[in-house]
Amino acid sequence: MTTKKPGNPVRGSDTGRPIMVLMDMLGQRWALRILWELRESRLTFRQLQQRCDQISPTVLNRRLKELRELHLIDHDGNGFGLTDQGEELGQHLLALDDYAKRWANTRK
Amino acid sequence: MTTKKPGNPVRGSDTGRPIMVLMDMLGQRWALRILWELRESRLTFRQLQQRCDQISPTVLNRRLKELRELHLIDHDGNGFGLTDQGEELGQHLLALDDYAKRWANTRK
DNA sequence: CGTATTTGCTACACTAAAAGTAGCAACCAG
DNA sequence: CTGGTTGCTACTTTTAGTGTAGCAAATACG
Repeated sequence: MTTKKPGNPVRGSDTGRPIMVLMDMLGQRWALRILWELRESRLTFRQLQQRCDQISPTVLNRRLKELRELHLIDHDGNGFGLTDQGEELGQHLLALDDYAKRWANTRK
Repeated sequence: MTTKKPGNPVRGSDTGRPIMVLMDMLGQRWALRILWELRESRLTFRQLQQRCDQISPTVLNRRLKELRELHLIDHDGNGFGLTDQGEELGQHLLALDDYAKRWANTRK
């Protein structure tokens, strides 16, 4: 398998455009959620599992690996956490949270 | 199946928090891409299919249905397009595109 | 030291989701 | 009527994700 990183082709787009790589990554189940849960603090594998509704370890491990390859998260003695770049992406998720609230309100 | 909308529980979160509903939707394959492709102009079913790397009609149809239920896209004589709310989400995707470019650059 | 717990992770059998191909009914243009 | 386009559905095959069990390594404690 080709390593997943900006510049390489991804599912549904062989241009390697960064946005395509990113959408490819985020379009996989639990990817967004994992980043979301890591915004506030570092978490261990099992803590993450709990927060993500007991996601199966198989997928969690795969997602963590992929997200690490993309340098969006890293791992140290305190568990998993966002890199600087992941943090920045987290800000976008926060903006998305704002949007989502308004979105939900306009359609009650 | 429970209709997918803010306020109702989703995969991995029974709180119905709007961000969870949104992440649940966007975390499905092709959802982000479809919104992305509809940013510029309305497209027919088959045009969308072409732009999304020949996505299978089965999934395209399902995604379109889901996105319509969430009022992010709609359908008229000119095909499928973003609603006002979808447009707003599209702006966030545009911001994400900016981010992605910088992200890719810092790791060449 | 021994042993108990927690760490990240893997194996495996199972189910759900997506892919790929074909084709249909409704609509319109010529 | 014919030929093309529309959105969509019915299949079968392949891929992705689930659920459960458990392992080796590291840490904590007596």
